[in-house]
Amino acid sequence: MARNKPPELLPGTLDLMILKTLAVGPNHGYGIARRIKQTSGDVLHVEEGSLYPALHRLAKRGCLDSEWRSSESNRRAKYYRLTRKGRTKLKAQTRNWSQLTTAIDKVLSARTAEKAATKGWA
Amino acid sequence: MARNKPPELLPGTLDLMILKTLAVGPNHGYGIARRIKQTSGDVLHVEEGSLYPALHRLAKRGCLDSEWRSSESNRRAKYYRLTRKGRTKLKAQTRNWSQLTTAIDKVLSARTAEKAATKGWA
DNA sequence: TCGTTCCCCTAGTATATCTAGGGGAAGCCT
DNA sequence: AGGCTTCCCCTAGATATACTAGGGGAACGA
Repeated sequence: MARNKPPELLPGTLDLMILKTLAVGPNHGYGIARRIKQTSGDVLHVEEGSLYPALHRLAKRGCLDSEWRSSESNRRAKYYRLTRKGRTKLKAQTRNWSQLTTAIDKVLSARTAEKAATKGWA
Repeated sequence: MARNKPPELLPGTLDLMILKTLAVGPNHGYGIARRIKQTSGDVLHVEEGSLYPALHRLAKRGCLDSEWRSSESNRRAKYYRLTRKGRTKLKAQTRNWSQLTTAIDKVLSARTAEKAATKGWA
Protein backbone atom coordinates (compact mmCIF):
# COMPACT_ATOMS: atom_id res chain seq x y z
CA MET A 1 0.00 0.00 0.00
CA ALA A 2 0.89 3.62 -0.09
CA ARG A 3 1.55 4.59 -3.65
CA ASN A 4 4.03 7.41 -3.45
CA LYS A 5 2.67 9.55 -6.21
CA PRO A 6 -0.30 7.73 -7.72
CA PRO A 7 -0.41 8.02 -11.50
CA GLU A 8 -4.13 8.81 -11.55
CA LEU A 9 -4.24 9.89 -15.20
CA LEU A 10 -2.52 11.76 -17.99
CA PRO A 11 -3.84 15.21 -18.78
CA GLY A 12 -5.45 15.30 -22.18
CA THR A 13 -6.48 11.67 -22.26
CA LEU A 14 -9.73 11.78 -20.32
CA ASP A 15 -11.93 12.77 -23.26
CA LEU A 16 -10.47 9.99 -25.32
CA MET A 17 -11.15 7.36 -22.67
CA ILE A 18 -14.67 8.58 -22.12
CA LEU A 19 -15.39 8.45 -25.84
CA LYS A 20 -13.88 5.00 -26.11
CA THR A 21 -15.84 3.72 -23.16
CA LEU A 22 -19.06 5.01 -24.67
CA ALA A 23 -18.23 3.32 -27.96
CA VAL A 24 -18.97 0.08 -26.16
CA GLY A 25 -22.47 1.30 -25.46
CA PRO A 26 -24.38 4.01 -23.61
CA ASN A 27 -23.43 4.49 -20.02
CA HIS A 28 -23.75 6.92 -17.13
CA GLY A 29 -20.97 8.88 -15.45
CA TYR A 30 -20.48 6.63 -12.49
CA GLY A 31 -20.42 3.58 -14.75
CA ILE A 32 -17.91 5.16 -17.09
CA ALA A 33 -15.53 5.88 -14.24
CA ARG A 34 -15.90 2.36 -12.93
CA ARG A 35 -15.27 0.85 -16.32
CA ILE A 36 -12.14 2.89 -16.96
CA LYS A 37 -10.79 1.89 -13.61
CA GLN A 38 -11.57 -1.72 -14.31
CA THR A 39 -10.29 -1.99 -17.87
CA SER A 40 -7.10 -0.15 -16.93
CA GLY A 41 -6.34 -2.83 -14.40
CA ASP A 42 -7.12 -0.57 -11.47
CA VAL A 43 -4.42 1.91 -12.44
CA LEU A 44 -6.48 4.85 -13.64
CA HIS A 45 -8.79 6.58 -11.21
CA VAL A 46 -11.15 9.16 -12.64
CA GLU A 47 -12.16 11.70 -10.04
CA GLU A 48 -15.78 12.78 -10.20
CA GLY A 49 -14.62 16.38 -10.17
CA SER A 50 -12.84 15.70 -13.45
CA LEU A 51 -15.39 13.36 -14.93
CA TYR A 52 -18.59 15.35 -14.82
CA PRO A 53 -17.14 18.58 -16.18
CA ALA A 54 -15.60 16.52 -18.98
CA LEU A 55 -18.95 14.93 -19.82
CA HIS A 56 -20.63 18.32 -19.91
CA ARG A 57 -17.89 19.69 -22.13
CA LEU A 58 -18.22 16.84 -24.58
CA ALA A 59 -22.00 17.13 -24.61
CA LYS A 60 -21.88 20.87 -25.20
CA ARG A 61 -19.56 20.27 -28.12
CA GLY A 62 -22.04 17.89 -29.62
CA CYS A 63 -20.05 14.72 -29.09
CA LEU A 64 -22.55 13.20 -26.69
CA ASP A 65 -26.29 12.89 -26.23
CA SER A 66 -27.79 12.32 -22.82
CA GLU A 67 -30.98 10.98 -21.37
CA TRP A 68 -32.20 10.36 -17.84
CA ARG A 69 -32.98 6.74 -17.21
CA SER A 70 -33.11 4.21 -14.47
CA SER A 71 -29.86 2.36 -13.91
CA GLU A 72 -29.45 -1.36 -13.44
CA SER A 73 -29.46 -0.86 -9.71
CA ASN A 74 -32.66 1.08 -9.97
CA ARG A 75 -31.23 4.55 -9.57
CA ARG A 76 -31.81 7.74 -11.44
CA ALA A 77 -28.90 8.09 -13.85
CA LYS A 78 -27.99 10.21 -16.84
CA TYR A 79 -27.00 7.98 -19.72
CA TYR A 80 -24.63 9.30 -22.34
CA ARG A 81 -24.34 8.09 -25.89
CA LEU A 82 -21.92 8.89 -28.70
CA THR A 83 -23.19 11.11 -31.48
CA ARG A 84 -21.85 10.90 -35.00
CA LYS A 85 -19.57 13.79 -34.18
CA GLY A 86 -18.41 11.96 -31.09
CA ARG A 87 -17.50 8.92 -33.14
CA THR A 88 -15.51 11.11 -35.50
CA LYS A 89 -13.75 12.72 -32.60
CA LEU A 90 -12.95 9.33 -31.14
CA LYS A 91 -11.24 8.29 -34.34
CA ALA A 92 -9.25 11.49 -34.57
CA GLN A 93 -8.20 11.39 -30.94
CA THR A 94 -7.22 7.77 -31.17
CA ARG A 95 -5.01 8.44 -34.15
CA ASN A 96 -3.53 11.44 -32.44
CA TRP A 97 -2.84 9.43 -29.30
CA SER A 98 -0.88 6.77 -31.13
CA GLN A 99 1.03 9.38 -33.11
CA LEU A 100 2.03 11.20 -29.97
CA THR A 101 2.98 8.16 -27.96
CA THR A 102 5.00 6.81 -30.85
CA ALA A 103 6.85 10.11 -31.10
CA ILE A 104 7.42 10.37 -27.38
CA ASP A 105 8.67 6.81 -27.19
CA LYS A 106 11.18 7.64 -29.89
CA VAL A 107 12.47 10.49 -27.80
CA LEU A 108 12.62 8.27 -24.74
CA SER A 109 14.45 5.49 -26.48
CA ALA A 110 17.08 7.73 -28.02
CA ARG A 111 20.55 6.60 -27.16
CA THR A 112 21.49 7.78 -23.73
CA ALA A 113 24.97 9.05 -22.99
CA GLU A 114 27.57 6.36 -22.66
CA LYS A 115 30.17 8.59 -21.22
CA ALA A 116 28.28 11.64 -22.31
CA ALA A 117 30.81 14.16 -23.42
CA THR A 118 30.54 16.41 -20.42
CA LYS A 119 33.85 17.77 -21.58
CA GLY A 120 34.90 20.67 -19.52
CA TRP A 121 31.74 21.40 -17.62
CA ALA A 122 32.57 23.80 -14.86
CA MET B 1 1.87 20.40 -45.76
CA ALA B 2 -0.99 21.66 -43.72
CA ARG B 3 -1.36 19.47 -40.69
CA ASN B 4 -4.99 19.71 -39.70
CA LYS B 5 -4.64 19.83 -35.97
CA PRO B 6 -0.98 19.46 -35.23
CA PRO B 7 -0.33 17.12 -32.33
CA GLU B 8 2.33 19.40 -30.84
CA LEU B 9 2.70 17.58 -27.51
CA LEU B 10 0.94 15.83 -24.66
CA PRO B 11 0.52 17.82 -21.45
CA GLY B 12 2.59 16.34 -18.67
CA THR B 13 5.26 14.89 -20.88
CA LEU B 14 7.48 17.90 -21.46
CA ASP B 15 9.45 17.58 -18.24
CA LEU B 16 10.11 13.96 -19.00
CA MET B 17 11.40 14.69 -22.48
CA ILE B 18 13.60 17.51 -21.26
CA LEU B 19 15.11 15.29 -18.59
CA LYS B 20 15.65 12.51 -21.07
CA THR B 21 17.27 14.83 -23.57
CA LEU B 22 19.63 16.15 -20.93
CA ALA B 23 20.55 12.61 -19.94
CA VAL B 24 22.41 12.48 -23.25
CA GLY B 25 24.53 15.39 -22.15
CA PRO B 26 24.31 19.06 -21.15
CA ASN B 27 22.46 21.26 -23.56
CA HIS B 28 20.82 24.66 -23.87
CA GLY B 29 17.14 25.41 -24.33
CA TYR B 30 17.18 25.98 -28.04
CA GLY B 31 19.21 22.83 -28.54
CA ILE B 32 16.87 20.76 -26.39
CA ALA B 33 13.88 21.84 -28.44
CA ARG B 34 15.68 21.06 -31.65
CA ARG B 35 16.69 17.64 -30.44
CA ILE B 36 13.21 16.69 -29.29
CA LYS B 37 11.85 17.74 -32.63
CA GLN B 38 14.49 15.73 -34.40
CA THR B 39 14.35 12.52 -32.37
CA SER B 40 10.57 12.51 -32.50
CA GLY B 41 10.73 12.41 -36.27
CA ASP B 42 9.56 15.99 -36.62
CA VAL B 43 6.27 15.29 -34.86
CA LEU B 44 6.77 17.09 -31.55
CA HIS B 45 7.27 20.84 -31.57
CA VAL B 46 8.22 22.42 -28.29
CA GLU B 47 7.15 26.06 -28.14
CA GLU B 48 9.64 28.37 -26.51
CA GLY B 49 6.85 29.70 -24.35
CA SER B 50 6.47 26.22 -22.88
CA LEU B 51 10.11 25.28 -22.88
CA TYR B 52 11.70 28.06 -20.90
CA PRO B 53 9.17 28.09 -18.08
CA ALA B 54 9.59 24.32 -17.87
CA LEU B 55 13.37 24.63 -17.62
CA HIS B 56 13.05 27.22 -14.89
CA ARG B 57 10.60 25.05 -12.99
CA LEU B 58 12.90 22.05 -13.15
CA ALA B 59 15.87 24.14 -12.09
CA LYS B 60 14.01 25.64 -9.15
CA ARG B 61 13.07 22.14 -8.03
CA GLY B 62 16.69 21.13 -8.05
CA CYS B 63 16.52 18.80 -11.02
CA LEU B 64 18.82 20.91 -13.17
CA ASP B 65 21.99 22.95 -12.88
CA SER B 66 22.71 25.72 -15.30
CA GLU B 67 25.70 27.64 -16.52
CA TRP B 68 26.21 30.35 -19.11
CA ARG B 69 28.56 29.28 -21.84
CA SER B 70 29.33 29.86 -25.44
CA SER B 71 27.47 27.61 -27.83
CA GLU B 72 28.93 25.77 -30.78
CA SER B 73 27.81 28.58 -33.04
CA ASN B 74 29.52 31.05 -30.81
CA ARG B 75 26.47 32.42 -29.07
CA ARG B 76 25.75 33.12 -25.45
CA ALA B 77 23.72 30.17 -24.19
CA LYS B 78 22.57 28.77 -20.87
CA TYR B 79 23.56 25.14 -20.59
CA TYR B 80 21.52 22.85 -18.40
CA ARG B 81 22.71 19.65 -16.80
CA LEU B 82 20.93 16.94 -14.84
CA THR B 83 21.52 16.88 -11.10
CA ARG B 84 21.33 13.71 -9.08
CA LYS B 85 17.78 14.63 -8.20
CA GLY B 86 17.03 15.14 -11.86
CA ARG B 87 18.27 11.69 -12.69
CA THR B 88 16.06 10.23 -9.99
CA LYS B 89 13.13 12.15 -11.32
CA LEU B 90 13.84 10.93 -14.82
CA LYS B 91 13.68 7.33 -13.66
CA ALA B 92 10.44 7.87 -11.76
CA GLN B 93 8.80 9.74 -14.60
CA THR B 94 9.86 7.16 -17.13
CA ARG B 95 8.34 4.39 -15.07
CA ASN B 96 5.20 6.39 -14.54
CA TRP B 97 4.93 7.10 -18.26
CA SER B 98 5.04 3.46 -19.21
CA GLN B 99 2.57 2.56 -16.49
CA LEU B 100 0.10 5.16 -17.68
CA THR B 101 0.41 4.41 -21.37
CA THR B 102 0.04 0.71 -20.69
CA ALA B 103 -3.11 1.37 -18.70
CA ILE B 104 -4.55 3.74 -21.27
CA ASP B 105 -3.82 1.35 -24.08
CA LYS B 106 -5.73 -1.31 -22.20
CA VAL B 107 -8.72 0.97 -22.04
CA LEU B 108 -8.39 1.79 -25.71
CA SER B 109 -8.13 -1.81 -26.80
CA ALA B 110 -11.10 -2.96 -24.80
CA ARG B 111 -13.61 -4.75 -26.94
CA THR B 112 -15.76 -2.27 -28.78
CA ALA B 113 -19.47 -2.84 -29.29
CA GLU B 114 -20.33 -5.28 -32.05
CA LYS B 115 -23.91 -4.34 -32.21
CA ALA B 116 -23.67 -2.45 -28.97
CA ALA B 117 -26.76 -3.22 -27.01
CA THR B 118 -28.40 0.14 -27.46
CA LYS B 119 -31.53 -1.71 -26.50
CA GLY B 120 -34.38 0.64 -26.15
CA TRP B 121 -32.56 3.93 -26.28
CA ALA B 122 -35.11 6.60 -26.83
C1' DT C 1 -32.54 4.10 11.74
C1' DC C 2 -27.99 3.97 10.18
C1' DG C 3 -24.40 3.14 7.09
C1' DT C 4 -23.04 2.07 2.47
C1' DT C 5 -23.32 2.20 -2.20
C1' DC C 6 -24.78 4.37 -6.13
C1' DC C 7 -25.38 8.62 -8.66
C1' DC C 8 -25.28 13.67 -9.73
C1' DC C 9 -23.20 18.37 -9.38
C1' DT C 10 -20.19 22.83 -8.89
C1' DA C 11 -16.89 26.51 -7.14
C1' DG C 12 -12.45 27.36 -6.48
C1' DT C 13 -7.62 26.19 -7.03
C1' DA C 14 -3.48 24.56 -9.15
C1' DT C 15 -0.72 23.70 -12.97
C1' DA C 16 0.75 23.22 -17.75
C1' DT C 17 0.77 24.78 -22.21
C1' DC C 18 0.23 28.16 -25.75
C1' DT C 19 -0.07 32.92 -27.75
C1' DA C 20 2.09 36.75 -28.56
C1' DG C 21 4.87 39.44 -27.83
C1' DG C 22 9.89 41.41 -26.11
C1' DG C 23 15.24 41.60 -26.81
C1' DG C 24 20.07 40.84 -28.41
C1' DA C 25 24.10 39.13 -30.83
C1' DA C 26 26.58 36.44 -34.77
C1' DG C 27 27.24 36.03 -39.46
C1' DC C 28 26.21 36.36 -44.27
C1' DC C 29 25.00 39.09 -48.37
C1' DT C 30 24.82 43.17 -51.01
C1' DA D 1 26.68 50.14 -43.85
C1' DG D 2 22.26 48.18 -43.88
C1' DG D 3 19.33 44.28 -44.03
C1' DC D 4 18.20 39.48 -43.34
C1' DT D 5 18.44 35.02 -41.15
C1' DT D 6 19.57 32.10 -37.57
C1' DC D 7 20.47 31.31 -33.04
C1' DC D 8 19.36 32.15 -28.25
C1' DC D 9 16.91 34.03 -24.10
C1' DC D 10 12.72 35.68 -21.66
C1' DT D 11 7.80 36.85 -19.74
C1' DA D 12 2.76 38.23 -19.19
C1' DG D 13 -1.64 36.86 -20.03
C1' DA D 14 -5.08 33.71 -21.86
C1' DT D 15 -6.71 29.09 -22.02
C1' DA D 16 -7.58 24.42 -20.82
C1' DT D 17 -7.75 20.61 -17.85
C1' DA D 18 -7.62 18.18 -13.68
C1' DC D 19 -8.01 18.08 -8.76
C1' DT D 20 -9.81 19.41 -4.05
C1' DA D 21 -13.44 19.78 -1.39
C1' DG D 22 -17.28 20.26 -0.73
C1' DG D 23 -22.83 19.85 -1.74
C1' DG D 24 -27.18 16.70 -2.30
C1' DG D 25 -30.39 12.70 -2.83
C1' DA D 26 -32.28 8.07 -3.28
C1' DA D 27 -32.01 2.71 -2.80
C1' DC D 28 -30.97 -0.97 0.05
C1' DG D 29 -29.56 -4.05 3.61
C1' DA D 30 -28.44 -4.64 8.54
